[in-house]
Amino acid sequence: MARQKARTSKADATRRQLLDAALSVIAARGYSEATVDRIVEEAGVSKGVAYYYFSSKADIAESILVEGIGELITSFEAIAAEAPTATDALIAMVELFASVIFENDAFGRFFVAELWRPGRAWSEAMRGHEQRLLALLQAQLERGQREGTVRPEIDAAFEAVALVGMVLTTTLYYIGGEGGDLAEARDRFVEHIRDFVHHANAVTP
Amino acid sequence: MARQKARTSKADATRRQLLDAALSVIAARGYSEATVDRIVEEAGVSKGVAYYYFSSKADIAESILVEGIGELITSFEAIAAEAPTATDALIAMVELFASVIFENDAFGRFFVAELWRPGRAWSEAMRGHEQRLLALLQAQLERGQREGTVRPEIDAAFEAVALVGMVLTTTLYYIGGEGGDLAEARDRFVEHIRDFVHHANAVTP
Amino acid sequence: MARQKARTSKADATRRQLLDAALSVIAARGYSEATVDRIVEEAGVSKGVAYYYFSSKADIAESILVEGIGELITSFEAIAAEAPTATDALIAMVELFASVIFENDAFGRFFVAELWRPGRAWSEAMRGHEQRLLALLQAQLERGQREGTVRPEIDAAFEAVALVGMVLTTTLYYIGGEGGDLAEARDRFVEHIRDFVHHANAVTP
Amino acid sequence: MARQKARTSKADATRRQLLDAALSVIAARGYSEATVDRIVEEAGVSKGVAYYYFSSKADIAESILVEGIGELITSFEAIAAEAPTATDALIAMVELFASVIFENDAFGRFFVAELWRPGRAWSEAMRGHEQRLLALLQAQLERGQREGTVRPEIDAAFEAVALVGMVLTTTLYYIGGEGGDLAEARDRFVEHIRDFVHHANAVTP
DNA sequence: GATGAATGAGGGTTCATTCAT
DNA sequence: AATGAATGAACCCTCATTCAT
Repeated sequence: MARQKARTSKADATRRQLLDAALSVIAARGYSEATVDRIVEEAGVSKGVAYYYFSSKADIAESILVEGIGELITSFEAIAAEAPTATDALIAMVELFASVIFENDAFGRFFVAELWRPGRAWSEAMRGHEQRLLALLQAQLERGQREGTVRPEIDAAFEAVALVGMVLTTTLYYIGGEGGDLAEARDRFVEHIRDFVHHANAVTP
Repeated sequence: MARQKARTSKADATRRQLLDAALSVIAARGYSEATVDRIVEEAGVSKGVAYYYFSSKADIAESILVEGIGELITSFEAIAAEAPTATDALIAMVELFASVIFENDAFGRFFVAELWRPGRAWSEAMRGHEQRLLALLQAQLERGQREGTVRPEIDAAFEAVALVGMVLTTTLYYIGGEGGDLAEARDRFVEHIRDFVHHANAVTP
Repeated sequence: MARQKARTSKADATRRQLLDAALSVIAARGYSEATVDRIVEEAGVSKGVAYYYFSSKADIAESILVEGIGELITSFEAIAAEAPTATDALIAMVELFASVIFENDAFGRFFVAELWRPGRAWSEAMRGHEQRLLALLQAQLERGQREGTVRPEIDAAFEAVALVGMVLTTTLYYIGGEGGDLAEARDRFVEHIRDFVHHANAVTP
Repeated sequence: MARQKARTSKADATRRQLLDAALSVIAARGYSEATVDRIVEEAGVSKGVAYYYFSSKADIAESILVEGIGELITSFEAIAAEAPTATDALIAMVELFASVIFENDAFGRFFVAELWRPGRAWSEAMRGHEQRLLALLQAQLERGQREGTVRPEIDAAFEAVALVGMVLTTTLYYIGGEGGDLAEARDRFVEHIRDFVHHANAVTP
């Protein structure tokens, strides 16, 4: 059993190595220009293992997105369950989202590229994850409308999309443009995002 | 001279056919999955013509973007020159931008896909166009701050990026999601955008 | 008739422009990598004229070789007719040959490349010219044997080929290698060639 | 380890098949007209293999030349180390060179075609090999001058080039021209070469 | 005589995927 | 579990040649 476990965790490690390598390669040049050769080289494994753990190149890429968005969803759900008000929840979600992209721009770049890529054909699972993420934001916007802190004329579904798009694009723009102190840039940036979201949505007294 | 003109305009027509075909193919599947074979088939010309008018597949794609953004820039400049206030200019620009994407979602899809595609290597001309478009929005935001209608704490450069990203993503989301009356959807959508922009930026009384 | 003549000489000029341009392009990159596009561009004429004056790209190239070798043949025949001894004739021929290549290395490069190119399929005319050139050298070697100045054990046909190959290769090597004074190099080089030929063939006293 | 070896030797065999096929195809039609399609067909492998073992068509061709010249260099070095006199060394080298070309005219044809092909852009390694081969001949000519058996007025560098050019061109001419007994032709030919070299260089008593 | 737009077969190269070992 | 040699379809691009004007 110890052996079984060891084997499994070694397999998990290999799988993770492949995913990490794939993410870095895809982030650098995009999904289409990422090659399996380059990924296995980066991961330091042979070509065969990639097809032992995954059924195709698309499967690798989708695993990255599904797992990444999955973590976001989990966090969003925790925030939704704990935040005392919708406003708190929205701010926390947007901040977390921006932070995750900021910390892992490879993922952000891949996410934004695939989110609106024409003709993309990911699985049901992938589309479901996207919807779930948007739904969590939308739910807090609607809650805010009930609580009287979000303007009632807002279309919550529209707003959820706008938030995701805006956070992704501005974050990547900031990461790409800044040559200086990233940590400081990050704080300034999150402040902007928070301010923007607040004003766009808040009921004006 | 009439002859010269006729010849030239026929060549121009062929060139345009190629650009139109390329845009439609790229919008359907993305740049990487668009093939020159498919493009020339769609354009109804032979393969060689594509390389008679353009130096490469990338050159075709870039021509589409440069010309498309070029038209936007021209319109933005006209708006900037005529709008009585910064607020009017911003609303007009965002509305126009959204309308263009709405009417030509193929272009919008291509634009958003390439704008943040990792590793993309377009020319100086292309990058210059992007910067110019953002600068025109930024200039109106700064003008609004001077006029006292845009909140002074806003970072105009950040805001310009946010606007472009938000308009692109929400517009494409709307086009993709709506199965019903597009014209009506469009009006509702533009209303949302206008409202969103107003609240995000306006000085609250 | 004056008109006819003018037209003809203009046509001749265009033809010559094409041949000169073709020679320079072919010399730079070889026959296979020379493109008709590049040739007409260099000649400053349109693509159609190339096919008005020549039936194909191969026809252009062959015209260059046939005319070039033709001039060599004419000169060799003059030398053969006038030289008092076989030794004088051989020296004069080799010197002339080397000089021509030295002065027009584009032609030399093309000649050497095509002379032993495997699978080349030039016309009968071309092969005939080659044979004629070799025969003229061979005839002088045999004359020298009869006159007692060339070693009788030499195979004249073999020697003729050796001379052509050696002159071509060494000349091109010298042209390629010398960065300094070409005129001085030329004299030294011709001296070497003359010496080499003399010792290789002369009956030792 | 036997397994490792077997795998390696199978890979080596495939690589060699490709090189052999490429040499035969290139010798028949020249480098430019040789196609990768034809080469892999001749080798009996799929197209991808060519690019698994070599980085490009040029790489295949260069490998042939580098390996072929490499063997010549090795032999020349052995001759230089063992020959009692410069004259012996020179004769042996030229004989060996001629024999190699005679036995493998495909290689000779490729060599001569590429040696003076205009615009050829081989690697440093290739140029280095060429230089090394010429240097070995040149060294023996200079040794001969010191030993008093080669005429002192000879330019050894010039002579080395002349020898290579002459051997290549005459050998190929003989192979091409002879329809009869090749073995007998070979002997006669080598005799000519030996005689020619001797007289061209030897100090006349 | 002259133009240059158009053709299309064919070239070198890439790469996701398979499979014998 | 893991390797890496092998496959072959598909890609982008080139270029000699033709022909309507």
